[in-house]
Amino acid sequence: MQIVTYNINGIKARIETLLTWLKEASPDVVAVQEIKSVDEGFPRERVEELGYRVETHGQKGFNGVAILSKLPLEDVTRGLPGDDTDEQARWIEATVIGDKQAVRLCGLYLPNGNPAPGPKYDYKLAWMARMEAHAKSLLAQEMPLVMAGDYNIIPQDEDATRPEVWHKDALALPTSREAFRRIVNLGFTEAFRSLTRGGGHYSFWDYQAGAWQKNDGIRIDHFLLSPEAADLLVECRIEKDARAKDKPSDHVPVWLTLDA
DNA sequence: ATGGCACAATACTTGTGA
Repeated sequence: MQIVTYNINGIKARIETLLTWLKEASPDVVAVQEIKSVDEGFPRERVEELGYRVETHGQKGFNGVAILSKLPLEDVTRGLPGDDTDEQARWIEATVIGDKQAVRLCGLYLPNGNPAPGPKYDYKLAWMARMEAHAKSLLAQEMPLVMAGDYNIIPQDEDATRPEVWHKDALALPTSREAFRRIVNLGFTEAFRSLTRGGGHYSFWDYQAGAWQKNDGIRIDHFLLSPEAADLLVECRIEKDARAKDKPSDHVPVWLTLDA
């Protein structure tokens, strides 16, 4: 089973890019972030024509997540538990029925949190505390579990070309990294890092200031695997080339292959 | 101390992102 996480930065602006990529790459499942659309505004038929089921959790203008899948989906849920007043669409879950194994997939768009300190940073930390609590309950089910998405966390300095410019940023502050590690340390495996050491691996390059041309990037799109999912881990790779194509997102797809 | 860029909204500018 191939699962991709891909922050597309707006479905209206990215639909042709997404369709071209789906046709060529043909992943089994895609966790999509930043659709920036309500559910009714998502061009679902155009994706369904390529053989994908489409489950969205959108809102007007910002955020919004989705799961696209050629494999059957069951038990789809929307929203991160823990705060009924939270109106931001950043979490969707489904069970993917693989040929050998069912996998619980969480697609997430973790808050950016800038500027820090401030209310947006407080929201980020509160959201991560809710995610930690929810992750703990999901782990207790002792099944293959994948939490895929845009974490808006640069886990270590080696995950940025210029770590020094991020040190006071919500993506890299010690408090942010600690909150990320608290989740990982519940018993998850960070898929990419478990297979690939060292720096120079990025999933985001800003549109501004020639960041792509300078390879001025950061690695913020991640997969966390439960022990049962880590047992199935085959490969995790970053599709860097996508950033050089026509009308790209500022993020590239990150691929996970499981023996499931 | 901030620019640079891209996207969405009901807009001719502003908020948001990372």
